[in-house]
Amino acid sequence: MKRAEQAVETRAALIEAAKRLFADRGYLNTKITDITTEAGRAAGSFYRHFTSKEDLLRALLDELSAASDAYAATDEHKSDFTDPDAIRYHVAGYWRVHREHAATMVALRQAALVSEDFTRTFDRFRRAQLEDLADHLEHVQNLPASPETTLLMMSVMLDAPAQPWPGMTEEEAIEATTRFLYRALNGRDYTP
Amino acid sequence: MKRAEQAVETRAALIEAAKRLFADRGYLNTKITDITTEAGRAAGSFYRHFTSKEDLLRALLDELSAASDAYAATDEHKSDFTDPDAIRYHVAGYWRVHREHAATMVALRQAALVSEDFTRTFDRFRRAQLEDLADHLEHVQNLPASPETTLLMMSVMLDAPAQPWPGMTEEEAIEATTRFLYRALNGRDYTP
DNA sequence: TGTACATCAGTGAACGCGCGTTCACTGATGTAC
DNA sequence: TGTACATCAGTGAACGCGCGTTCACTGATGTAC
Repeated sequence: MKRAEQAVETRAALIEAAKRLFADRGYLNTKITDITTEAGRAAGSFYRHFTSKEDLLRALLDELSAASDAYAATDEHKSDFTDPDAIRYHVAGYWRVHREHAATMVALRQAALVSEDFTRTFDRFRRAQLEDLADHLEHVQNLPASPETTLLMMSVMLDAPAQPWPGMTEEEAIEATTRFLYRALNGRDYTP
Repeated sequence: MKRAEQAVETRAALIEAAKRLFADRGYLNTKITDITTEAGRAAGSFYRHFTSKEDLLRALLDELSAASDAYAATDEHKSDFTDPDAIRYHVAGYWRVHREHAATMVALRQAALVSEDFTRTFDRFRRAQLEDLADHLEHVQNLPASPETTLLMMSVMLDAPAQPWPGMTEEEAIEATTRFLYRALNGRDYTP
């Protein structure tokens, strides 16, 4: 095997190992030697690819950004929240991200607790997500509060996939959240 | 000063110092020596009153439990969530707890991330809070989802005071949350 | 194509920092007589 | 009330564990001629 390939492979193995451990036991509970052991490499190997655990997390965030950008590029979606489908579309998107990037989400959330730097990164991600939503509220008459406040409350609900939803499929959770949000935003029900 | 008084005073000073630091920079970012320094005592002094930082957190949780029990004892409240006042009452209660016990809430939440033990404690607290609410949903026709699922979504909203609500008073936040929840739960609006 | 040397991914033992925890000590309060 | 000893809250330097990080080394790949 070529040297460059070897390096790429080890780097990938470390990232995959880290993701598994972050998702399983969390970022703060994962030691660097846990990652190298899980990846089947020696401890020192880590530092040829990353300067620290934070540096590795930054790599995960880059992955997340790239995936989000790729997704956003191909994305032409309903934007009128008086239509349940438009809400469902966004709710499903949040669930999708949480499922596909669970490890990164958990890690960023935890890193933000102990590092100023990641607090800012976390806020930046969050704001980016919300920007898209802000426009969508414009169509809605009779919001429960000011657009800014409504957006904040909506974002709280959209972060719900971060916690366990016992005894439900993802689809059911999405359906429930959609209906909950539709009613909160529009002040009336729809017949599902 | 009597010895016993002295000890009580130091213990209280350590607890108050810890609360200030937990609220300010979080539980995980606070070292034991930070607490003793903030309290104006020597490092060793800590261990005469607590066996560890976790032990101190347990003391804070006892305070919180005691306060909650005292509050619940004197408590005769509206329980019909088809009445906005009943919802507002509960929302306000959550805000009150988060305001008065911000340090403890933050600390428990962070401790739960790194300790199995506090994860269980956190879940216990959360379930205790939700039990009361479960009854209140019985009056509501036309819930957005099953009672269990609705309860879960409602609890997500009730934890919202844990995050910053920029540019609003607590009253405004309570009012907004109440209306948001009323609409989500009942599928219709009310005239404030 | 072959040889000699350079480079570099990976190794794992050792190092050292940060911080939790201990412990011999101090001096004030409590107790016995 | 006074004296002698015991107790105990508080002190802070020192200890040591855990873990991040380094570094001399290995052996395979790459390069020069």
